[in-house]
Amino acid sequence: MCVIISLTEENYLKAIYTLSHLFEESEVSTNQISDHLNNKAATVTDMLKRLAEKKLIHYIPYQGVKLTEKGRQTAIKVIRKHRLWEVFLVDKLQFKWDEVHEIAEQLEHINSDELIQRLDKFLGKPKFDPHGDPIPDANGQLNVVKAIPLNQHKIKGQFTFVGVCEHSKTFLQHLTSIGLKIGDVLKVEEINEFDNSFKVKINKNNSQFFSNKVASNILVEIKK
Amino acid sequence: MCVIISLTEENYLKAIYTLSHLFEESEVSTNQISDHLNNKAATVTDMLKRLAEKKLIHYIPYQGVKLTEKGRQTAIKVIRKHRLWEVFLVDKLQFKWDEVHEIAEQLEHINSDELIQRLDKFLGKPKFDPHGDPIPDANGQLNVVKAIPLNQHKIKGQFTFVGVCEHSKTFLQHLTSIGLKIGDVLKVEEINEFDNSFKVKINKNNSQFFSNKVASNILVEIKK
DNA sequence: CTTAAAATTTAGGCTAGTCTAAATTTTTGT
DNA sequence: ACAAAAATTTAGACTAGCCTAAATTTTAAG
Ligand SMILES: [Mn+2]
Ligand SMILES: [Mn+2]
Ligand SMILES: [Mn+2]
Ligand SMILES: [Mn+2]
Repeated sequence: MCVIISLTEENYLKAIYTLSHLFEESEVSTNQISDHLNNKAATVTDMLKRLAEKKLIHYIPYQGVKLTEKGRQTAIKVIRKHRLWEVFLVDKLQFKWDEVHEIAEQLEHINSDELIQRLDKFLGKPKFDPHGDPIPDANGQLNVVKAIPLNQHKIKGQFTFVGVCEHSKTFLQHLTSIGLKIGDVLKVEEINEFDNSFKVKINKNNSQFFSNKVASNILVEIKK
Repeated sequence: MCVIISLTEENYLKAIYTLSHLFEESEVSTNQISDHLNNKAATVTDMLKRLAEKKLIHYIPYQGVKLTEKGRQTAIKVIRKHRLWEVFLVDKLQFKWDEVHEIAEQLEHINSDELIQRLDKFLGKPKFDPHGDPIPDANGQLNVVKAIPLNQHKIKGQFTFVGVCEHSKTFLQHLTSIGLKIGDVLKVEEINEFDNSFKVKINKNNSQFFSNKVASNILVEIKK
């Protein structure tokens, strides 16, 4: 009934979940997992056999894997814990948004349903983590946000900054240094044909230039 | 310089620290550790060799072990984390004092100095955990509490309940069921020669009988 | 359709942490 | 002081997770 899932196995399941959504394909390949986790492909194959044994993934040799319902539930729960802990670290302990990921990578493996339920309540049942990523609910339901990178909007106008694609420390610090936070209003004033850079006003401040690389990692919704 | 210490190694160091204080002897034996951790003695011997290799313990085969300064610092830090997390679980998440130990056993291995420093501040730099155990400070200093079990006081009079010897769920639940909490005032009204049981008034309530077994696990200070 | 390249799996090996059984050392009782 | 008992260590084995090198399968290119 209640198979024990190790910390390592949880990380593989999370990787498979993340990759399948990243590439919008149901099947994830051995090499994709190997790249993502910085393990060798042979190591991944070993683990895939174990996960299949435990009925956490569907695995056809050479054809890639996808999560079973049980595997998906496990992955979602780890992601829920990760994001709730990130909210805790930022909202309660005043960490900056670029400092919390590594600590949450550890905390996400703490095993106690009661703990998560109480933490969720303590934090006010948040719907999003500090990076704008949606937090799955206790039943494993995840509100898919259909926000689009700023650079894919080819029109001038007003947008709300709701999340990031890139989660690296340097990128998050860069956004902080230009004074950009989740929820800010972005007014696109110019789009440069030449290098696809954007001239943007943040809230009511002075305008700045966003390179296409920056614009491609900023998720926005059209302002209502 | 900075040797990595595994979760398992941390648990051995904590066990050695705890046992050496429990029996008030500097040397801890292989069998004591083996009993405490529910591992076989041969397993313990293996680990002792590894800990000695890493200069975390002084180990003389057949003669027992004691912590080096580095080993002691590591153990104290784990205990500090354990007790701070217990305070968090009780004070912030409203867990009961008999529910937190297992979760803290996991949380104590989360590795981030910044996290502990901020958690400590968030909790108001508490000096004691929910069971009355002192919390080591950030420099590894531990205020040794010289509280004595109630049954060792052979006199009637007033005492303050400051901690427990026994930490089991059942014992803690028993204390809760008789309405006893840390900080309560205990007025010993009778000591029965026959079975060494105690007639005690908690705060200003009705008197109750404490068996000697209960009295031996309740740490008290003489009321000032 | 055939073959070279890429992806994946298999084979064999390593470490940490556990075990059982056997050997060794220390302690204890007379 | 010495034998029996208790404590401890050694020897050998196992699993989870990792690796490299070699074999196999799939994919892509001509
Ligand atoms: Mn994160
Ligand atoms: Mn996040
Ligand atoms: Mn505890
Ligand atoms: Mn405690």
